[in-house]
Amino acid sequence: MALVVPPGSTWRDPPVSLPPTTGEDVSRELGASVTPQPAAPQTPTPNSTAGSAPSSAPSPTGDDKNAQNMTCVVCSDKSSGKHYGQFTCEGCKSFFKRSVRRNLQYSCRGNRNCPIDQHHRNQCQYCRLKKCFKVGMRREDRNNGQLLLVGGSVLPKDMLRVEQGKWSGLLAGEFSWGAFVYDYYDYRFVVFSSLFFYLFPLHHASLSSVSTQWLECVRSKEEKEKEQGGDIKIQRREKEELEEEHGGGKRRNNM
DNA sequence: CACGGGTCACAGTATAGG
DNA sequence: ACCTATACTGTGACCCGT
Ligand SMILES: [Zn+2]
Ligand SMILES: [Zn+2]
Repeated sequence: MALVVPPGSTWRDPPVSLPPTTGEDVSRELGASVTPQPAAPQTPTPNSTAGSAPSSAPSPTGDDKNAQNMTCVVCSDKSSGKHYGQFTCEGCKSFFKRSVRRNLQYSCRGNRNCPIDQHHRNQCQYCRLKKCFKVGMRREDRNNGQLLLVGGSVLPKDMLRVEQGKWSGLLAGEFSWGAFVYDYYDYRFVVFSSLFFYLFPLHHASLSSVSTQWLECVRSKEEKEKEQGGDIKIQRREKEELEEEHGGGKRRNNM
């Protein structure tokens, strides 16, 4: 039973499959995000159904919690069990699987806040995948289960897939001193190495400039360290200090 | 049993040709 | 412009392996 889109309705841009390697040919001004800034601030909180999350259960009793477990947290359809960390239907499970494994990049024809429910879930792939991440779906990494540090917190490794030592994602910018900047849905990743990167939410319109300021501060610190023969990578403690200074490096738990 | 992954019929879009 | 045929692609129910 495939699509429930009314006939004649136009929707669904063809997804862009990202190349396995970074786009070295892309050199974009930092701050000029690949995707426009979303208007609605949203914070992905695992296991949180706040916001546009489905709300079929009226009250959080034990029975309702059981009912929630039978409801897809993405589209409110009947859940077939726990998939990628959350209770989802077979459709959302397959959709998430395809999207993550093929590293698909969608676009939204609306305002990035399309309703995602059982009858509208196929009308916007961007918002559907965004909601999958928002409700906490994540791809298991059964090979090594390795998590990457994100500003002191952790993130599933495949959130930004590391392939052949490089990052895949929409390359939004690059610093001459070696850091790459990627935009991936609502987040901006500043990647120093495959095991060392920072994560910024892109929710706020002013954040790109905040990030830029913050990065400039990091860069100047790094140059100082280079002059002093120190490690190229900044240390965790210094990083946290910088975050406090500038308030741009909000830390995230796994999404 | 739980859950990730593979399969494939089905339904959608895109395009070409009349 | 419209209609039809064909090719291609996304979806999701179902099944299997670990
Ligand atoms: Zn669903
Ligand atoms: Zn949308």
